[in-house]
Amino acid sequence: MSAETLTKAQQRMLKMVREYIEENHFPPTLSELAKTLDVNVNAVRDHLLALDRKKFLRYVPNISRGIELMQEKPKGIPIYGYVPAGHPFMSQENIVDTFEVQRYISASDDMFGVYVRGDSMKDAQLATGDLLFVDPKRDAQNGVIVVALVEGEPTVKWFYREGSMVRLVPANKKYKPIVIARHDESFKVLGVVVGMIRALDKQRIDSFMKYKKAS
Amino acid sequence: MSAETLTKAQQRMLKMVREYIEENHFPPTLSELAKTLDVNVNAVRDHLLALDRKKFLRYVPNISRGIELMQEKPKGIPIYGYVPAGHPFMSQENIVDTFEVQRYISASDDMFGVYVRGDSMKDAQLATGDLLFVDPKRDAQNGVIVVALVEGEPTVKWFYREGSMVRLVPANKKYKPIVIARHDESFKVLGVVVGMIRALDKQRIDSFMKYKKAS
DNA sequence: ATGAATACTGTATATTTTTACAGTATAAAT
DNA sequence: ATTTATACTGTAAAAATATACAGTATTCAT
Repeated sequence: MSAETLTKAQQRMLKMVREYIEENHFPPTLSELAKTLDVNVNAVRDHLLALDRKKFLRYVPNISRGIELMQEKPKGIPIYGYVPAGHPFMSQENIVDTFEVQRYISASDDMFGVYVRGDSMKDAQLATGDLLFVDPKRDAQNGVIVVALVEGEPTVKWFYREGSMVRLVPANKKYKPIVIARHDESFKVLGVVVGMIRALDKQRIDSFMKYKKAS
Repeated sequence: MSAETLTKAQQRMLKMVREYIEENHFPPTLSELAKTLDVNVNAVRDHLLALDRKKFLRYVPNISRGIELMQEKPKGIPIYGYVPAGHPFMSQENIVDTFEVQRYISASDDMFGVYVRGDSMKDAQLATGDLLFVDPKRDAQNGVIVVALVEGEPTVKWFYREGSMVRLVPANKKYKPIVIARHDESFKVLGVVVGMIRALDKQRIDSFMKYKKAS
């Protein structure tokens, strides 16, 4: 018997526990559960022991309210890779990955975001409205995109180190590269751009446009 | 007296409670706290009552482990908008938003992701390796980008409805639009692309550049 | 058909946990 | 100078909680 199956009564019990914690933010006592489910305390106890054994929660004996829900695995968004024609597209087997936001977002504690404005990075496919994730702790290697502060002005550019100088290159021939001394006081790399997210539905785009006009 | 000041002893108590919950995932009893802090239960009680009054936690009398921490605001990634020159860039006041992933990702329960491959959507700035978020529940309006199944083949295109027909337009003049009957059995819209995320670490950028040159 | 797990009831009892009452001492506030 | 809040101690009692033991009835796989 795989440890994953719960009986009806156990499911009901688990549900009860969840609801209690949801409402009170601390776990219930056996007797409270017994009362709401209108069964004997020992019935409750049996179920909690079973649920603990099956790893749906942790039941600590001898301790009042010694119940801890196992946190459900963070449900990632399934990611389907491209598959050869003829195969059913969206099926378990085609999930090549799941997207757990943490993996992208929580890399560094002081990660921050900046919106892109203007077309200076258009050849790097960064457009107005894109949200960039910037990691201030990451070391800037040649060729990465950085957010830098040049004379008080924040700017997004490709980063190249050339000896004691730094070249900040826009991804648009319309604009000229900035070359500046690495230790110039008016220059500071705020962080390396490690990711980008872009809203693509109509509503989001519209609301962004409004924001743009206002600013 | 503003309700925000805590005495030394109260701070210590709050810290203890936090640590206990961090470790056990359920709240402590008064006596447990008293024991670890080596004070009398009633000292603990006094502090809990004070902490409740000052809204640092909720203390429910007559209930074992009736302690609930007030949850701190979810710490999102701060997003800095572009600011006029001269202003300090990264300061509290410049945070125009915070990124709470849920707002982007959890819109619909059965949201899924697909990786982009190829250059058929390059004028919509979608490149190989981009991860698209697709909402199968969202209604496809004209002009949105959809993931559709055409004769068993998944494809990413602009969506336009033209009477009883549907026009799927690639964002690249190299490729031709697909026009198909709305109710054609070999055609199905899997969902609307509502967002996109792209990793921008060095590897990605390099492979993007290589791909760009090749195309 | 039969042992094992499930799903309970009921009555006690042990233990844990909270509260109540009565103080003492110190620091801050009016 | 005197109240008021803080920060405790100590003992005892009340209550809330968990467990133990002894059953019964039902389901379920072998």
